[in-house]
Amino acid sequence: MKSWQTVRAEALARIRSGAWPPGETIPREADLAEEFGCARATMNRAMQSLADEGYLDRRRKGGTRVAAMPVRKAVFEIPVIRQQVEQRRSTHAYRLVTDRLTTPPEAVCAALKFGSRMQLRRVTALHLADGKPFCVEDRWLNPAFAPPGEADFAEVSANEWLVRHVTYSTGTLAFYARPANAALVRLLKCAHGASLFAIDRTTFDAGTPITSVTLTYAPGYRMETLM
Amino acid sequence: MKSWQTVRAEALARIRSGAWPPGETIPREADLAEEFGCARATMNRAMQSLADEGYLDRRRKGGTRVAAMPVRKAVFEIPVIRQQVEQRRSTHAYRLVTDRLTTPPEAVCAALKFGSRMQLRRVTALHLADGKPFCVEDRWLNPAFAPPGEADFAEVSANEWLVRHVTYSTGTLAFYARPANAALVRLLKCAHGASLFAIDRTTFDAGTPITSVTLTYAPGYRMETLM
DNA sequence: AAGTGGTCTAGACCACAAA
DNA sequence: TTGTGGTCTAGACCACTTG
Repeated sequence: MKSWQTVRAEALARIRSGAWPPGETIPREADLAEEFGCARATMNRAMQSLADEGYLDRRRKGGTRVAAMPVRKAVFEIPVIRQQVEQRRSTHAYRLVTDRLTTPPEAVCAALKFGSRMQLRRVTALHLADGKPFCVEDRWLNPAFAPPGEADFAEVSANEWLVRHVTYSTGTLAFYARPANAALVRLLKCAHGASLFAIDRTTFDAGTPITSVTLTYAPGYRMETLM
Repeated sequence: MKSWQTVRAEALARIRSGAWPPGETIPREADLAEEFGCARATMNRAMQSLADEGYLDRRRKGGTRVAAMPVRKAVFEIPVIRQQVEQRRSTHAYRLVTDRLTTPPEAVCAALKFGSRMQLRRVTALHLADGKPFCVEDRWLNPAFAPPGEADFAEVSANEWLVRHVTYSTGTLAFYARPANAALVRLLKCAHGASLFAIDRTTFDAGTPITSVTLTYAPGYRMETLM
């Protein structure tokens, strides 16, 4: 009895070796199942896995073909910053910088799809690894989700508090480079204009805006993954 | 008859709503299948999908529990640069800058796990969107995979040629920020020291090094995705 | 030892898109 | 209309892990 992962591996080997060249239509599931010696359901699972990862294009009636221009997908894990630091075997520390209700700039309203310019809770904080600045967290927060009374960010970062209390939201994510401004120079102790890696994340809960955050990392930070 | 995606959606709703709180063990598959009115195989497929995305932790005998500190995963598509430009409804153009055999610096040898410092093919090129600099491609290439005779990068970029001819390799990927050096200033027509978003990618074919490339994007570039 | 998820199978029907 | 992938089902057995 062959596992679908075995079948998948064999099929992938055919693709990589060129036995099934890019663009070519491969036999139907039923035939392949017979050839590989498994049930069609097993074959289906294997091929679907390859299709999910961009190796194959499948269409009902049209059959299955090897992707000609495969769109490679990279998966990044977006962890809690404390865990991220601890994974590097460093000691995490955290310092709250500001926490107050403020009227947000238009860009933030647009990201959160806030029509009215209601006041939002602005939280800025610094994360440190082994005592050195690691990341600046600059956040706008819908106070309905984290009332100042309930959520105190003096000890636990907003980053971590939200992961624990407002889990499983949806949203957008962007990676980019930005120069260090005065505030970042002060917190990260880097040169003015230094190239910094940054992440913008905006999250919603069933259409209701929760938070918009910019994480700016100290110079030299790299976000890495395997393909 | 319920589809596994319907079941998945219902289960996800329970997680998001807090009906199944973080850290809590949920009923066994067989019971859930009965409750949801589907076969266990269908239930399994739905739950497995949620586990793959980090919503659930599943263990044989241990049961299934809602992840307490979910590791959110972001999926980025790494397209061919030409397609990336054309998706933005811009016109793509390409200019080869250099293409010659050179002894690579140690950092490149290390990335490619080349013990001997054999000569590699170095290809640098500029991609343009609507005539404006979009991205600089700086590549070290194992000549065994792309002999100068076979692979001519005057018209088709190495980026695209490799996707077509050396498909389906594995490797590493990193995103980071870097300041513009003299070469980048000249090609991207940006200010010296400007913050630029960059991608390092190193690929192997069954352990054999193929290529190591740095893509550096013009100022303002953002790599975006949904969560 | 026992209970849970992981998977396989065979057969069936459905949904979609190409002919 | 027809052929392909997409999915469901019921039952079975296996593999891992916990007690």
